[in-house]
Amino acid sequence: MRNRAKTLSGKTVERLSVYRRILRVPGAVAGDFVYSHELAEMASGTAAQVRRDLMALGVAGHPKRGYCVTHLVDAIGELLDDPEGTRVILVGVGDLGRAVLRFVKGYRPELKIVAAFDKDPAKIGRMIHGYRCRDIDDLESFLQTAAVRVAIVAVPAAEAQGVSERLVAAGLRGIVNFAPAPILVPDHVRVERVDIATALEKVACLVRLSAAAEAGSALGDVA
Amino acid sequence: MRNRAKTLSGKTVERLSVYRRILRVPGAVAGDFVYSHELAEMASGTAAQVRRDLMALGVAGHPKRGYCVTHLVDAIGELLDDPEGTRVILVGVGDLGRAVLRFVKGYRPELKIVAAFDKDPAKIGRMIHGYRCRDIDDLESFLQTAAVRVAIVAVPAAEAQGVSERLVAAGLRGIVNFAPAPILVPDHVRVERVDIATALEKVACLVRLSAAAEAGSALGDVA
DNA sequence: TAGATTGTTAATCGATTAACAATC
DNA sequence: TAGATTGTTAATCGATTAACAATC
Repeated sequence: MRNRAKTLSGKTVERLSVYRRILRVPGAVAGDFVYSHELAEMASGTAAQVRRDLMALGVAGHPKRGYCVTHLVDAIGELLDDPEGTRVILVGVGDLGRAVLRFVKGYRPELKIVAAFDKDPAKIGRMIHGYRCRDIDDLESFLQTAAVRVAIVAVPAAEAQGVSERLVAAGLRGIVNFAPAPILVPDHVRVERVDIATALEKVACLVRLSAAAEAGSALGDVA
Repeated sequence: MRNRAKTLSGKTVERLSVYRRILRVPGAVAGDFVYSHELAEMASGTAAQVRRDLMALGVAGHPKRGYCVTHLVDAIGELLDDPEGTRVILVGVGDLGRAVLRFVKGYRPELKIVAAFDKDPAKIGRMIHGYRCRDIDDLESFLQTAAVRVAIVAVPAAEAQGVSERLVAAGLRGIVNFAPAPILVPDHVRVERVDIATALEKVACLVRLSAAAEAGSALGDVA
């Protein structure tokens, strides 16, 4: 059981998260079972990859019938979800932070945002999307008593590094970084970047390059 | 020049976007030049990778001096930015959509959001963050006359696929998908997922697994 | 020069895909 | 059975890292 952690790459964890979300959609699957190739199609992957991921997860399928959906969803939940609920804090209650609050409430209610911090005096003390905004100066004292290992950082780029250092110093082990700037943390801290700026630039760039390539190869097409 | 497109992987494009953002921060680099190992440290990469990326970009450095920062920033801009400005539309003006609007205005003003659409009658016609919200029913007619190739999808999960199909049918070539659901599109359409739910689950899961591994190794094999 | 860095090729690593015996 | 699918190993692919001659 424990050695599962060794064989589970970050990419597999990501895909398992996606599989679960797909399988939870009512009516996504016709019967109670799903074939690897069906799940693959819905997740834009390959059947072999799905089978490998599920093997790493430790779930067995049935030749001819496929994988039991409820069993699968439960197994992924056992891996991804903390049985005691995942407690996280949010730092930065700007538009992005508020969107994250709303998003979590709507899509991931099992994720408990136990506190939200900002440095703007106009926000401190106010209720935002059902959460009371706290003073960022109280971050350390709050973390001394609260059992939290993961933080969401949604502050401006210039403040991301400083905030992260405070979080690391306070003992946090995971950061989801929405700020459009990379942060440097010790090896034992997990950082996941959600990089909106890069995603936008990447798509725009690749679309432009492929359009240019087409124009080039078709030569006379648009000239 | 044109064959650059072939050697540029998506990952390289992503990193180049990050490099530029780092280099644009005032005072990030001491002088006018930067060494590959310096840039690597700031981007949490390796010097060899930086040199490889810049080689793919087609920028030459100088032994002993390193790479000229302004030259580098310009070269990355030539690759990433459309000289005529990148025109995109936004579909879905909920919290997430609004956060994206605000984000783009603050961090990527060169990205032109030419229209924002929603299906909520309460939003249609209103100004949101400086953009007038249009009726989603007018999507096709708008796209017939507007030169847009990229869309940002920030609608609820259940609507992402339907909206994407309309965008593809209207001729769009790139989609940045913020909805917590995978979308299926033809091969010629570029999709970049920004998956907040998965990022949160991944970090929480990996932190939990590594904490369990530590506890396990500290106490002996099985806890 | 001596020392440090670039540009680039070769080696390594990890992740994906293909293949196929086992299974129902 | 015949046919389709799983579980798993081997082959492939791509991306990262190491190494080092060329350069200043």
